[in-house]
Amino acid sequence: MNFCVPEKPSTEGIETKWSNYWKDHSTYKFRADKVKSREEVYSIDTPPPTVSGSLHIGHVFSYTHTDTIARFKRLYGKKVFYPIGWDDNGLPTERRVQNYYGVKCDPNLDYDENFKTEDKPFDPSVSISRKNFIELCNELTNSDEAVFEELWRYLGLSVDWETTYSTISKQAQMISQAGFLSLLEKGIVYKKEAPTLWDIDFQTAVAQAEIEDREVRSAYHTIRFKVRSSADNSELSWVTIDTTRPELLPACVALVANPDDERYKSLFYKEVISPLFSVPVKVMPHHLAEPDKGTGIAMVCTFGDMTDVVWWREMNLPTRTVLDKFGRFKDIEFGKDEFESRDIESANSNYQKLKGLKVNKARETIKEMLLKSGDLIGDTKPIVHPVKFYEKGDKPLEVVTSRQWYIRITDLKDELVSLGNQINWYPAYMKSRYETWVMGLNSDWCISRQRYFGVAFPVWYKVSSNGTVDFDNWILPKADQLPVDPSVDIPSGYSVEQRNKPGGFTGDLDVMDTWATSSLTPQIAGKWLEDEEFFNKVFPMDLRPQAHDIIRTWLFTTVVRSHLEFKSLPFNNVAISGFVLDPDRKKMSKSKGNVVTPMNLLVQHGSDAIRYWAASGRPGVDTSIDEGQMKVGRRLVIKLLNACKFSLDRVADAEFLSDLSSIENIADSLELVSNLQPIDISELLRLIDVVEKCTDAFVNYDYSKALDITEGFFWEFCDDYLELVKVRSYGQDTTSSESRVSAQVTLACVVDILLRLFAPFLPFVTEEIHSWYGDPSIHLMSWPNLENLKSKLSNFTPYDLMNVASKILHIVRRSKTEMKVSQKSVVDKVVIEGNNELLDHVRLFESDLIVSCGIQSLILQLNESLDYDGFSVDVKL
RNA sequence: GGGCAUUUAGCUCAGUUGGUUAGAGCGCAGCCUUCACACGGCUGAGGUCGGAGGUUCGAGUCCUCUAGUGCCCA
Repeated sequence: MNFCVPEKPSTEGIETKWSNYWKDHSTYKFRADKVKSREEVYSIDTPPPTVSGSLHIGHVFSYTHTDTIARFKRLYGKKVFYPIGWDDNGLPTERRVQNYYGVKCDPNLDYDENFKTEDKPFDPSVSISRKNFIELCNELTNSDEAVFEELWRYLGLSVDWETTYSTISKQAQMISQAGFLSLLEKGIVYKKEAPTLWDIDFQTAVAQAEIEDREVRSAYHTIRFKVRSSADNSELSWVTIDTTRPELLPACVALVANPDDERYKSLFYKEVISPLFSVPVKVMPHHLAEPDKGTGIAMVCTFGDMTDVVWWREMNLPTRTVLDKFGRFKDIEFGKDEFESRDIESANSNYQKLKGLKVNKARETIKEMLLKSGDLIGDTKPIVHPVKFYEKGDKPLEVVTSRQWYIRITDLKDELVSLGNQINWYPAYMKSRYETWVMGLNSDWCISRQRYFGVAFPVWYKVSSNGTVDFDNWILPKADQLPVDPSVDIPSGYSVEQRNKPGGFTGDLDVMDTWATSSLTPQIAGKWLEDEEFFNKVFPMDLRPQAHDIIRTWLFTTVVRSHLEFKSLPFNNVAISGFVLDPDRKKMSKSKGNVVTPMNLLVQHGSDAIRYWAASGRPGVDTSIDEGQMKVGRRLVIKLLNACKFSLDRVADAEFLSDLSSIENIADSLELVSNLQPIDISELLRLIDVVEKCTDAFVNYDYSKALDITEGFFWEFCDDYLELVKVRSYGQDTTSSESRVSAQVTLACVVDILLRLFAPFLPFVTEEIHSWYGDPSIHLMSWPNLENLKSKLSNFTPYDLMNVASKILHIVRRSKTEMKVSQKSVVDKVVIEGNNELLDHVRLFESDLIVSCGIQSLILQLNESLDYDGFSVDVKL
């Protein structure tokens, strides 16, 4: 064995040095050809980061958690499949491209092959074709991905860089489309024209998972409807309703009150007449009407919100749509179709004032009209109420009727809950997030989006001879044709000329919800449909690591897709990371401007130090950025460097090394182990205990505990054991060679094992130190298993000698501190008074004690009246 | 409104199945320099565990109520 311990060890440049080494040697490559059975593999369904989003410290935090587990499993003997992907598909990328280049997508334009972007974004923005737009999306995501990869390598993630995937790649498109067709064939996917929540800015449908409630200031407007007495038409009375959306009055199709509400029972099934438009609508009973909300009677419009949709559907009400998908009032005419009116002329003249207006403007206009007509009663009453928004949007969602693709999930709730129970959740309480979400599902999963940069639906429709598109009559590609772009590709049996022509075909222009692709990450990373043998080696995945914010989206949809496709869980274990909060424990967000980018922190403190901070954050717990903790990590790294240098320097000339291929084998050498000094055995027994606890913690995904245990041991090792055996390990004249060898064996063992315990957390410094005496890579060695050593040592010293030694050292140090002298100064006399057993134990390491503390005269004084732990130490300088 | 989590030293957090004087790091204070480590070492002072009640021989640890905080869902 060759030792090459540097004179002045340093962390300078170790990130670059070792990440390049790992890259050049494919250290973390998953070698599927060497895998014989699924059991050997540990596969990780890594979250593909959204590359269009900025890199922030939260990424570093949660990816580090996963990496510690991956590295542990690798050392523990698993063949780790740790791929990484990029989520480059979808709206976030479109927005970034729009802003970055100053362009807009106009699907009506033709492709311009000479189109060039400029250094600065175009201002005003330039309209380009769908194909040009998608090219820019691909271009920008490629450069974004390079930035991500650089950061991840610098951080020391042990992912296999040779198996990256992206959610917009041809392969991901193929799998998304195949998955879609498979569900279509099973009848689980369906297309339906239905009222859907719609973002008027983004011009797209959104799914339940993308919706959030926001508190919005609004006001109740009290509007009166005319009631006709059934007995006598001449007698008029009024019923007043409260609404926050008076502008939807022309879309009113009913009034509704709770069936138990005495105030309105007499009105049920009677007709009332709306103001301004004189539309006759019925008063209906329904349990969803809340008696204590406003006047207790509400107007049902098509559509003000999703409750309106429920009422409309359950009570089979007419449809009077007034808003178009841009959120403007459409051109409609009272007296035609479903737009009944008792006063067609004034209804139309009133509606003329609304036509073309957007919601807010129309609200003001109709308020004025109602005031004028006397139908608005009293003042408006300001309220604050929750309104549904697209999570990325700025305007309230409208309900617009459109044709969308859905995956049937609402009738799967019970199955999905039971699947959740079959997953091991770390921490366990995170399961309730999933359950709450599943039980709260109220609509099927809308997977179509009216956007551009995404996976197309592999569907064409027949165009009938009169030119109308027959949306129920679709044409599908064959499996080997995938992926297809129906806006460019032509279904078999048709020719180019038949596109959009009577008797021909038309392509589905929608793209899939990003989650419809991201929900297939185990299939994409696992090469489903591409390499079945490979797929069977890695699927179902062993681990899904992710943060808690996407349990309802990514985790949920992945479970759904795997269940529907394979009747299998997609993964067996879920490890949830918390969020990173700013130093004031506030959530980081772009709007607050408190987002921290990681690269400068990595450079400043070193990657190992940042990883130390990240790994200190317990599973699932939100953790604030703490530079203090990073500095502690840095200190640990340097301490490790120095303590290992010292220990290895002491060991370097040991003769026993020449008989060993590596330090790793020391623990298995009976000869070396059987000649150990008691105090050394004691230290090794402590180490064995640490290894067991640490392994246990890791097996239970508690990386932060594993780190804590290892770190605690290490500091004690430095403070007490190292100090105690320092002199003996130098091998001066007074020390016997056996006792020196004993110290050397122990030091070598501790260093080597400690490095492997730290390796998942501090991959750079451990690799650096290991390289002084062994071949890289420490990350491909095996996790310490000290069963043999334990059984060999079990007969020697059952006592925790190190504990006694530490206590004595501590007292002596304190005395020196109190006397304000250097720890290196000599003491005249130390008297240890204790019972017989204790004194016997002290004798086992008294020579170490004497030299390490500089004691001139050590006196052991017997006092049988004391407990073992009740010994006293008297120090005289 | 429902759910989940959380409340332990100035700060950030550990405290396993309830068991003797409640732990760590940071910060703070004091002391020590060069033979592993000043990108350091040593030592010390700080809490009675949000509040109230209960179970128990015994509770930070279990139960009930209550207050604060954070998140998720409506």
